Amino acid sequence: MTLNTETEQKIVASAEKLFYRKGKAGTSMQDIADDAGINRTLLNYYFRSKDQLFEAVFRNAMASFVPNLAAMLNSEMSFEDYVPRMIETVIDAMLENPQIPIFVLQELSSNPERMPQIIKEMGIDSTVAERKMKGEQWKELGNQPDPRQFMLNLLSLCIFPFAARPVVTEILYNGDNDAYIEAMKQRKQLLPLLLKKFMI
Amino acid sequence: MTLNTETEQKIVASAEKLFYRKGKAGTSMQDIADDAGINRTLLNYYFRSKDQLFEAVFRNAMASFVPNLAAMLNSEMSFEDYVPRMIETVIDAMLENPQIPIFVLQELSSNPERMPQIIKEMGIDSTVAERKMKGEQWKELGNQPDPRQFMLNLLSLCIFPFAARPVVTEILYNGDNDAYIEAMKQRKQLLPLLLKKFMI
DNA sequence: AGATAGTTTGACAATAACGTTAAACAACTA
DNA sequence: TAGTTGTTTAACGTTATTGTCAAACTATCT
Repeated sequence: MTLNTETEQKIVASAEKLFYRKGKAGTSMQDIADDAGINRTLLNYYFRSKDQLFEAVFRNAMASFVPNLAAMLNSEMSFEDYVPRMIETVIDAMLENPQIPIFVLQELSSNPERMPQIIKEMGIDSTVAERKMKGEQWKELGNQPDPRQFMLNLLSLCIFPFAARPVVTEILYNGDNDAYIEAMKQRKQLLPLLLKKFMI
Repeated sequence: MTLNTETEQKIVASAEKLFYRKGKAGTSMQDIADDAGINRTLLNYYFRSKDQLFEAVFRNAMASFVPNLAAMLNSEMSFEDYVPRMIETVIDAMLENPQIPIFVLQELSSNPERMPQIIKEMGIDSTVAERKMKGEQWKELGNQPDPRQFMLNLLSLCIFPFAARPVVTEILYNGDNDAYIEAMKQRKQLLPLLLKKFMI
């Protein structure tokens, strides 16, 4: 079995699309096969079982944004310089794949016991993170009581608007999708300004 | 059929517990019946079908926090007074039922076409919201470019930390659940201070 | 006691889903 | 051409899941 055949790519593309929207249990192997326009048995041929196919998709999704997070936590960069860059990277990633946050959060909420192993596999050493957060590069925060709260605020402001996309679009932007997207892009400039205020 | 029999309550309780964690497709009627310690057929006796049982749970979940939102959007209160109260209310609601946000967001992400009707049923008139947000009570925002962004920030900071609970607990608090809960409670005081900075 | 309304149960039928297998097919190689 | 490897297909068996139905049970009222 050679990797990355055309059919294999079609399978992954359709699996992502459907798993993202309907979740693992809400998506059948037949659904994926139909969407990809191939025979269902091929899914088992390339990915042994539904579980393994899902795992592939899930790890893919995690890998699409965890490195950014890890890079920030581990980076030696000046904090003030790094935050805006981090924000832009994360928001751009979300704009490309708006469904990922809710997909990942739902899976982790279903199976929180997977967290510890996932963290290790993704190369996040939480002790490193903690040490960095307490280190000198955080001095700029001034009287900010807890650097963890700062991190939490940063992630909340970046990610939640995408996780809540349908609600936000409908309630705040009257269902106007373009207006929603435009607002998300604006946040790339807006958030660094706001977060700077947190540091004073 | 009298409402609110003991069995009916047991059904709803178990259904909430399981739907919240595993979603609609991930939970079988048998799972719910087992958890409630009753015969599966009773689920159909009281709630006709799985769809209707899920609908009951979903509407319950929505009703547990939408009124707060609507109240804020429609309230005549002084904005500066209301924000802290709003924050405390929302966070308290989340502390009671931390699983609700991810559950609701996942369902709305699966079926975004339901949003318009849901909004109407929940009594949110988005035109009213928009009008209020542009009204004079928002003047305090000063040079804040878009009141919608402010709302989005407020909700993000309140809700996301709960939607991302497993990740946050594991990465930021080394898996220490008590520390996580404590941090969430702290946010009831922290967030009003931060949001006040947005208004300047 | 006996009828009646409401509740609970076990059994059934229909469908959907998953994974396996053996056969068909394609393309390349000796 | 014949053979080998890798890919695709249809068919099958098994299990899970859902909703219905009629029978059993309970309690209450006459």
